[in-house]
Amino acid sequence: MNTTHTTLREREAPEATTDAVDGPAHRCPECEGHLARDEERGETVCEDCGLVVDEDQIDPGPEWRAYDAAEREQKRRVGPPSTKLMHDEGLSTKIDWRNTDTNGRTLSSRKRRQMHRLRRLDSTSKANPSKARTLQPALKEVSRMGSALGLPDHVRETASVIFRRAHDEDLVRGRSIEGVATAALYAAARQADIPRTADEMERVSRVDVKEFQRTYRYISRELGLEIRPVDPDTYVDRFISDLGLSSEVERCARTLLSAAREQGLHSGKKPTSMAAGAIYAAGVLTNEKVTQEEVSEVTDVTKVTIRKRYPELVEAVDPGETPCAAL
DNA sequence: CATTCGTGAAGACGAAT
DNA sequence: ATTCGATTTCACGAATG
Repeated sequence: MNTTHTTLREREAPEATTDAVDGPAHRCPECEGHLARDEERGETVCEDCGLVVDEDQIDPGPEWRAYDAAEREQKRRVGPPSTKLMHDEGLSTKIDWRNTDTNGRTLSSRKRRQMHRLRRLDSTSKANPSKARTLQPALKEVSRMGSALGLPDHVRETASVIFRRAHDEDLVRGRSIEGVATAALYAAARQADIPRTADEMERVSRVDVKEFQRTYRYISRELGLEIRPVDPDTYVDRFISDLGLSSEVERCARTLLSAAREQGLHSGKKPTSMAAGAIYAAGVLTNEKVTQEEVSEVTDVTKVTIRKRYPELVEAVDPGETPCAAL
């Protein structure tokens, strides 16, 4: 029963003698600095310059190491993990159709009736046609998009749970499965404080922003999902990294944002707008060249909006005091 | 020439009615 | 369901270097 799983799981993690096998893949391509894995965000970032190197990685194998057969036997966990990403959560039971017990003897009529009942229950829970036909493609979509966006597994799982709940409450009726799946993933990412922008979602989804945003609002309200407005700060590291700017600029941008928050400047504005404005302002303040065009490009915020926001951000810090510049 | 800056019209959204 | 106010976007042109 377990032969396929063991061959898959027995792969050893590569030897940890870092210096010997230290290829270019373990160094930051920008500054040769050390790379650190951020499991929370599903990213690998350079400790020195903050560059996000690889947003979605391949599973390198088991997280444990074994030095002999006995130890391997102890540590190995057989079978795939249970997951919300499969319509039956990766757990399934099979009931033989034959009316015989494990020794091949025929069952009593009492037992036969019981087995008949069990079979019926088993098949309805597993192959409920309408439910599984909705759930399977939906969870496949969630998985595909989540992976394309570099979101960690736990986000995809909560997205799946959200979709299930929506489905249980009959909220999918009349809406496209893809739309609800996209909305669920969007919600899950925000709940986990690893938000993706609406435009980022659209790039990997089969439905347009308008549809999934509408759907998102609907299921969010109906299911009572508690989702706070996105803190612009959560976008800063990603945008800074995409723009290839220094940690100097990043610190400055964060300073501006927190100063703006103090004065309630965040309310009513799109979080990405604030982040974009702060980053551009930070670029000017630290004399690091960034054009509005470039910032607009990676943040999906128009140049006009950046122009509108960044003077307010500069105003927000103490007049006279320039915590960012000092160059 | 590239970049920044300002404007009016238009669309979308949340809140209030 | 409609209205209202604020925000964002688009398309343009002007100013700046």
